[in-house]
Amino acid sequence: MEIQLQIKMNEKLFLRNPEKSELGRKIILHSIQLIHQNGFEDFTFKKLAKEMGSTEAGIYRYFENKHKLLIYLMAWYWSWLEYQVGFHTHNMKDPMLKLKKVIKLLSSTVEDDLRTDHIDESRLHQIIITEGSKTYLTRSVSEDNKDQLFKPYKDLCAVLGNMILECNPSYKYPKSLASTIIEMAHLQNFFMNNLPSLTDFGGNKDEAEVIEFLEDLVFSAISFNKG
Amino acid sequence: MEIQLQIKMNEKLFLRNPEKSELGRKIILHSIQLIHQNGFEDFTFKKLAKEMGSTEAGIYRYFENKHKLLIYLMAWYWSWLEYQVGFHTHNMKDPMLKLKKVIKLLSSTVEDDLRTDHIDESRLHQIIITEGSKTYLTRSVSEDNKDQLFKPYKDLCAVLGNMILECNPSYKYPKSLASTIIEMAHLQNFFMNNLPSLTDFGGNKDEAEVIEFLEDLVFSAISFNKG
DNA sequence: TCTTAAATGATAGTATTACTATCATACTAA
DNA sequence: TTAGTATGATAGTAATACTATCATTTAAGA
Repeated sequence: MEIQLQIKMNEKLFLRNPEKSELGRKIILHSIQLIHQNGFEDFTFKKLAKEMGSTEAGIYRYFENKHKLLIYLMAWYWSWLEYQVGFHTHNMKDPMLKLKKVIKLLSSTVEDDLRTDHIDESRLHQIIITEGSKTYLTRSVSEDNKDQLFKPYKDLCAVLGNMILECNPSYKYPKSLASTIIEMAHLQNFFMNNLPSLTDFGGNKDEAEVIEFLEDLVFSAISFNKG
Repeated sequence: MEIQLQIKMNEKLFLRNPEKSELGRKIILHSIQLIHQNGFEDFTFKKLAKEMGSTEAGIYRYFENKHKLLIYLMAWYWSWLEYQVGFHTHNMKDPMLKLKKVIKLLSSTVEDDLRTDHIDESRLHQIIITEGSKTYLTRSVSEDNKDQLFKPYKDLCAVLGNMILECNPSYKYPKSLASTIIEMAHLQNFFMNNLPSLTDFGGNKDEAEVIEFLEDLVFSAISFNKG
């Protein structure tokens, strides 16, 4: 039995749906490879075209520009992760355990999901760590936000926020704590590997320690026994 | 009495020290204005030259490229803020109060420091919120880090980390908590103003609430009464 | 004060980036 | 069968990110 996983994406993310054609899927496949390899700054549609054996013009028929492509990857990743979260916390009763699960999913090295041919989730995860915040730290945030381009990210944040409220309905900052967890899961990982003195994990560079830090942070914050 | 404030900057941040000449100071002054106005992506040395009434070549004699200039601004800002922290926590005994002071300094709208002619700290603060993380989220982090370009940021983080340890010497993640506070002071502010559903402050858009959130987060984490 | 080096201004030039446009061809859905 | 749609191939443009050269102005030291 071979199962394929398809994620429905917001139409405003692209000019032509890349999932719907061979060329489109190749664009996604190779852009993940290239951005992972040399970073988003170095990435151009010309290089991508060369790598794919296609032409620049062909890529512009799918994506307005490389920024939109990055937002597409970001949106795809967070949609996929929300699906993972739903799957792995399904049937869990204890909201604390659910929260722990999410923290783990956010902080752990991702394995390639074989149900998605053209997307290497492991590399995509690395890309999101380094480039993710560049999608919204721009002059066009508000406009992009109006087009709902960040919806998957915001949805996951809402899911997390609700879990936090399940744990402690009187906690005052569920959404901010949720976005803090999501951002820090990535940023502490980045710091650990690149600016280790900004973390306490420079020695072992073990993502398990990031998870412990985040769990400690979250459960302290929402604990009833605060004094 | 007129007091001028000078911050000694790492030599690797520039080709020629911009503090030492009229042209150099104009570069800093106008680059802050331009980046604040249209964002870092839109900012070019050509536009800067035009704005200043100088030439592109002239600017390249001071800074290798616009990325280095951004790192310079970032380094300057964190050096200045560490100075502010030292000044405002001087003679404070209670480490909890010191921590609160730092959180407030990090999260509050900054006023222009009149002792620095060519730098508008208020605008610079806004720039750091939106563009700051772009200085290190690059392929050249490690290299730039070897050149000590992020030292002021790391120094402030260390100061904060030590305050955390003063409050609770057995807390396990002082550095990671410190970098979390610094990053979140800015990011929650950015979210509040641009992607409010990622925060709990979308209604009032009041930075005082960001401060409350961070204080609650920090003092929960380092509290002895955890259960 | 003279001399010399350093800083600036003015101008030009190159490779790359970020697109847009056009036209031919291949493919595919009614 | 044909009429649209997707792709390929090629060309072209404006802007970006530099580098180089040379004349002139300014500043610093003997």
